[in-house]
Amino acid sequence: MVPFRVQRQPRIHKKAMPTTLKRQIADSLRGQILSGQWAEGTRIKEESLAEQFGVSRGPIRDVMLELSKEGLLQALPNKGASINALLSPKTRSICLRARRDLETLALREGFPDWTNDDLLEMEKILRRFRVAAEVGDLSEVIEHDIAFHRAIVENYRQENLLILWLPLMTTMALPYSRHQNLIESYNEHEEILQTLKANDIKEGIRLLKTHIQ
Amino acid sequence: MVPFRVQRQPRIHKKAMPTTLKRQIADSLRGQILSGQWAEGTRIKEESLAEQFGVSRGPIRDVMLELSKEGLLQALPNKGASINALLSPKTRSICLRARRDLETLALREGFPDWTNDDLLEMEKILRRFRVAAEVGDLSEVIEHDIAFHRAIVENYRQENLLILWLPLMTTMALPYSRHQNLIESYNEHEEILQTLKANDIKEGIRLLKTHIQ
DNA sequence: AAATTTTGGATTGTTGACAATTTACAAAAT
DNA sequence: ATTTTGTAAATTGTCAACAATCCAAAATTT
Repeated sequence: MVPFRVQRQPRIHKKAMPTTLKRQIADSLRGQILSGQWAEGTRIKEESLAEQFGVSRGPIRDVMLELSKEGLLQALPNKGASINALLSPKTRSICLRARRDLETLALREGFPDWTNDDLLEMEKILRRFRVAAEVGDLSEVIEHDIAFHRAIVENYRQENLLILWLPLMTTMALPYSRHQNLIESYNEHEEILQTLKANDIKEGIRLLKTHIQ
Repeated sequence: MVPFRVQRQPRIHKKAMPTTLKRQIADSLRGQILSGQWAEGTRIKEESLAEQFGVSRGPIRDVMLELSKEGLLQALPNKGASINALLSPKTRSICLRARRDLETLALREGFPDWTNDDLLEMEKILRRFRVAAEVGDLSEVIEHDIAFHRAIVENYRQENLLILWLPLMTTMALPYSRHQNLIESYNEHEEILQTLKANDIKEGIRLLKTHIQ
């Protein structure tokens, strides 16, 4: 059911290792859950996940605890974890505003310090985004959608907003219903990045703001 | 430096096990951090924590990941975790509003379904709160302050707001020392509960709202 | 001397084995 | 028929050993 396997890094270069084993697994599983591949209440077993990803239970425990803290899974002691329920519209709108405020803050305060590498990284994310959108892979699209916004939050290096932002982002399950077309979603992200590359910060922030809702 | 040791449960009774090993360690460590016993940036090593709590590194990893997701620790891959920095005023105000909105939502929607036990539990928390405030035990006051608001959030049983709320609360509780007068803080909580017990929901929500800022 | 590479110790990441707990099902008792 | 009790299987919790990685100081090169 989950054909994904993590790629273990070769130990030659020590520099090119931005993606941890845990991070790969977490991102993939998060994409699967958010794309609705697992029904609400489905019990998630450590052993089977470990098998599917080709690792032992250790890293899987870390990932599951992580996703629990993001609100995607509900974990009970000695009873394992299951897929969590979606949020009510009221809660969702509270979270949406907080998320929008955090992201625009991160972009406004952080963008002046972005390096060229940061922009290149964003482009890389968008390239993968486009491929996934063209192929129609919903779970991959979600994964790269999150990666895009996550980069904005992480590139603001003054403080660690990620902790606060990630649960808000992930529990905002499936804003994708309004995107009949994944390409449309890709285009919105592409437009934001292009505007930023042209150094029009104000317009970039405006686009981001209207994009998040 | 940490004289605390977890109590392993005897395996006789299977019912009386509300506190997990992990939970004990997490609560203790959280209290230490929030009461300012560790300076910002202090590196936390798995091995030494494991020794201090008398367990192996396994459960300690879980706890540290948990506190990282609450925003108390900052974890970097292969580099361990350290005590996290405080939030900037701008970020703080975003979080404060989100926290206020979530809590008032939980109270408004949840209070009609509160049981008598729920009220008794709140009273119990406030009794301990008062003792800690009178004695001047900051770390205990913080713990019960969190417990009070946490109960409001958890008593709203329609959805799981805790995941979203906890990071907002804990990162906000850090600059607690500003409350020179712990008694004053206790009194505010007491007033809220009394109003609720008199079934004046509207006023209770108003008091809660003004309390959170 | 300055810059680069190597090396070793400290720390985190991963694994498989074992312990403890829950769960489901069957047997027994009320 | 319902409840209780007692297993066995499935699953999570804990542990200790080993692997991979990071960091700083020593060694080498320029």
